[in-house]
Amino acid sequence: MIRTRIRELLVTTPGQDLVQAAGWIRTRRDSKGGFSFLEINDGSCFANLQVIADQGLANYASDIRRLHPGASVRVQGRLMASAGAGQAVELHATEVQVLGFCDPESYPLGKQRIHFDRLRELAHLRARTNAFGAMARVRNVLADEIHRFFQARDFLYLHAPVITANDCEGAGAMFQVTTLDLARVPRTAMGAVDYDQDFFGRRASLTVSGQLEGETYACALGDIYTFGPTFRAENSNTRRHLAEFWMIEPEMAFADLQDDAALAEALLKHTFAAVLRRCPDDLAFFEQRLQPGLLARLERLATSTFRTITYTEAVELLTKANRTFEFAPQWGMDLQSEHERYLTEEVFQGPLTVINYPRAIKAFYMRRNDDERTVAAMDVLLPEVGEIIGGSQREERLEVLERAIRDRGLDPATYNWYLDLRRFGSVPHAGFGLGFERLVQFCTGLHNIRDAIPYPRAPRTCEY
RNA sequence: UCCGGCGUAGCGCAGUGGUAGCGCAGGUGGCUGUUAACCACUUGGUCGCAGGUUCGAAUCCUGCCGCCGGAGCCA
Repeated sequence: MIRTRIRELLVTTPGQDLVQAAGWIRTRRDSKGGFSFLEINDGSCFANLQVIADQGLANYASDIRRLHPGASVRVQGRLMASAGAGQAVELHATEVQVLGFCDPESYPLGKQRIHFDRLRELAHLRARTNAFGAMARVRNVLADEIHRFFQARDFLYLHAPVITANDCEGAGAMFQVTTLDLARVPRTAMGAVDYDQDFFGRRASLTVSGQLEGETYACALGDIYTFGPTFRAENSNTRRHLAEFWMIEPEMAFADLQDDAALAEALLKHTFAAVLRRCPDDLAFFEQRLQPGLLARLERLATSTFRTITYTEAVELLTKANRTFEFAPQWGMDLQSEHERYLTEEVFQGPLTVINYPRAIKAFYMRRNDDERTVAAMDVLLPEVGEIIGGSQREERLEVLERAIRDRGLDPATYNWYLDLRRFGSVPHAGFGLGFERLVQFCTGLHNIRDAIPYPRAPRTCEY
């Protein structure tokens, strides 16, 4: 007999047919009436299946009374309407097969509540908790819906390389990839590391962004998106940063900043609506245990219109704000976290798109605006989470782009292939990067981004 | 990396110089179509590590390690 997922059993009409469920024990309650209640969870949904295991079962005393949270079982029986409150149906077992016992003395997860901090030290077991089961299901739905969103709009899913030789992509520190023997690094005559002897014959790193590669395909196929792992070797120790995270980077040819912002808004609203529709039980858990108001906020945002202001307007709002900031807002300085939070959490109380940032504080590839002072950049800011999307219209004018590279002390020769896009049939194009874990964070209310990914990588954190 | 906080039983915590405690979990017994079950009894600790002050340190001092929060970097 094939096992049926609990998600399906819970909405099945009671009947005389034998069905089979399999999963892990969450709790066992014994009745002196001569039977036990087993609650089992198989990860297919948030809810558990209540199993009635009667003393008439051959292994009742020998096995069933020894079941503890974490033990794995396969149960055969008949679905009946439940006499108790809390569940519509329950499984009256005709056979309970114990697949693996779980010693309660040494098993770290019991019935008691465990803090997220502690669970990070149990990354291999935390998937068995309510919170991480819910996180994993929400994460899965969000990933699926991102693909659905883009595929429905005829965006091509592009697999950007994970290993790259672009060591100056504008973003932060990179993880080096090498097969050299670090105990005996080969040197050139000048004493430098001889990368000619390395695997790729040159210095290589893990990607910090698929954008440049994305642009090359957008400038051939029109609309593309990437969705893959991204690596930043920054020594960031915050609840919003990971050393390894997943990023979605759409790139559209024949598009400007307004098209870019519209796409970002549509994508976010699509994911909010989808997760509300597909993960009601998981979100209800997060609403109840982590963040009251989560559901109402997602529902509101799914149908709202995002506000857009320019960077200059943002600075004006901050300057006029009836409060003091640790860092006084000033045109030309990047917005501080406290500024972004004030704008999203107090002024607009919702998502906010800020466009047209000062040239000097943004990357070289962003398109220079006619005012010469700003570039066609945008950040989408969310309450609590902060910057979830960063994007821009790309500079398509060869001379302007070359000058921007030189202005930053970079060598245009390094970007030769990138500049080729502007030499040969250049077109206006735009795109952005969406931090996937920050989206998961926002949709779940999880406080720390390290709980929004199965195995977080961060400074000094790579045990599992 | 900087600033702040915290490391005491498997987990969550109290204990601010004088014999290490509580709740939960676990075990045993009782009770019950139960559902964070309940009641009684009970097992369990090198107080993060190293040094120092003191008759005496979980407690005070110094250093180190780890974790969390805030900041910076950004998605």
